[in-house]
Amino acid sequence: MSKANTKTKILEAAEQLFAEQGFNNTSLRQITNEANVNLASVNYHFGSKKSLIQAVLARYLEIFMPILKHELDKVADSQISTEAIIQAFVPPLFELNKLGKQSAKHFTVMIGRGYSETQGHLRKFIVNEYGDVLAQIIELFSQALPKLTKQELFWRLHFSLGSLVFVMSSSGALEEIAMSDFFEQASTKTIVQKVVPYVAAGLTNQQGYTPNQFTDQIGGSL
Amino acid sequence: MSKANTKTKILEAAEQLFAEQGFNNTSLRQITNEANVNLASVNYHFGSKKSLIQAVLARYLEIFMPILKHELDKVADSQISTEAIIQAFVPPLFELNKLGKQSAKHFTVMIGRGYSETQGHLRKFIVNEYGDVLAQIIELFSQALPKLTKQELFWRLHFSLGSLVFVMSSSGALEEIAMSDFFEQASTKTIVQKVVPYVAAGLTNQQGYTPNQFTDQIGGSL
DNA sequence: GTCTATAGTCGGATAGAC
DNA sequence: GTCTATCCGACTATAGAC
Repeated sequence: MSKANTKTKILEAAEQLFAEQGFNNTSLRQITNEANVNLASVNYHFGSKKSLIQAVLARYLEIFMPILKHELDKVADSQISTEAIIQAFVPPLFELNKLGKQSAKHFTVMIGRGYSETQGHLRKFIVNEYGDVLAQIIELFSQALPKLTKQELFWRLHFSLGSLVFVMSSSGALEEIAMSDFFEQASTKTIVQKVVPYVAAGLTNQQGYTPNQFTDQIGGSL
Repeated sequence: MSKANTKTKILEAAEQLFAEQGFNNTSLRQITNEANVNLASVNYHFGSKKSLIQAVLARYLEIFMPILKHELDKVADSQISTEAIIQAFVPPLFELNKLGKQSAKHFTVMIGRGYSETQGHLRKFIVNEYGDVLAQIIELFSQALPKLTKQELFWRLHFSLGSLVFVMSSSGALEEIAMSDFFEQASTKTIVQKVVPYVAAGLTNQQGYTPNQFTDQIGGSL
């Protein structure tokens, strides 16, 4: 942390604070204090806070995406299954932890925050840079789940992303709720291990095939 | 909106902005501009921004919780099933829409934000006021899913909450992604209808019963 | 109860010395 | 590349007239 150069120190401090507090709620002053660098150095190295946000995420995407693509290609070349596609996300995610102890968690949380904060500029950045991989993900899931409409798949994939992102984002709060009572160290590994079968079940669920027909199903039986 | 008194106008404007932008990222100036009231009136009526946040949520909890409790009691008196418990959340949620067109969505999003923002003071407020109902929820799910350990249930319930909260929070972004291409008006009703079978599948999933045994499952088969 | 005015703090960004 | 000093805008909160 202290031996790295200024630019890296800023990136590392920003990553942690962005993940824990959000982009808007983290000040450049907090970041530079944590990184033990001068306030003005952020604008010198990155130009603006907005550019810093993109740089923090880009640092992880450059590692995550190529490995994900490689894993997805492997899936495409063998028997395509929902479970196999989900598992393809695990190696690239944990590869990030080589950069920092909690980088996989921070990355996940930042992806989630990209949906609700930053007025979409982070999302557009990702789509521009890695749109091909995103398209491949959709294509593979479509093949694994041929009965699902595009709409239904769209919703379920975002439910799945939400499951992971919410728990990662709230790990501090969840730790307080669970207390020492039962809380087997909410490591990223534990969470991922728990969420994989959960989302697999939701994605492959045979129920809910009533596209555009939302009348009285709510309140009735499933 | 305009005929209401100052206090209500503030609550309504605050609700919308808190849900859309988060608590920390919404200023009293934005709220009072939107509500067409004077800046100082917030502190006159609520004392502080923190108290305003609690007041906004309390307004919905006072409606939501009694109805939820009533629905849960009905479930407890009949055949307890996971599906029935999940459905118990639907009537109280939609009851909120009598206060405002998007109140159900706003309420859901604010509950989610309570986990990651506000340093837990919102969560503690809810636990203090409605801890009995929360305990009843856990108890009913435990009975409906007797094979799940407390830990496993804990994770799955939060995955489920995350699915709903994330999609509700990101509905603006999701609308942009889906475009006119396919996007059947992301009404709260649509989302709830989609998420109920999704979380039911995840909660009742028979796989993943390997508590405290996270060795090589990741990367292996499901 | 509602207003204006302002105190006091913190934010992002930059100029200019070194 | 790194620092100090500072601009300027936005924020919460409050004092005090009406």
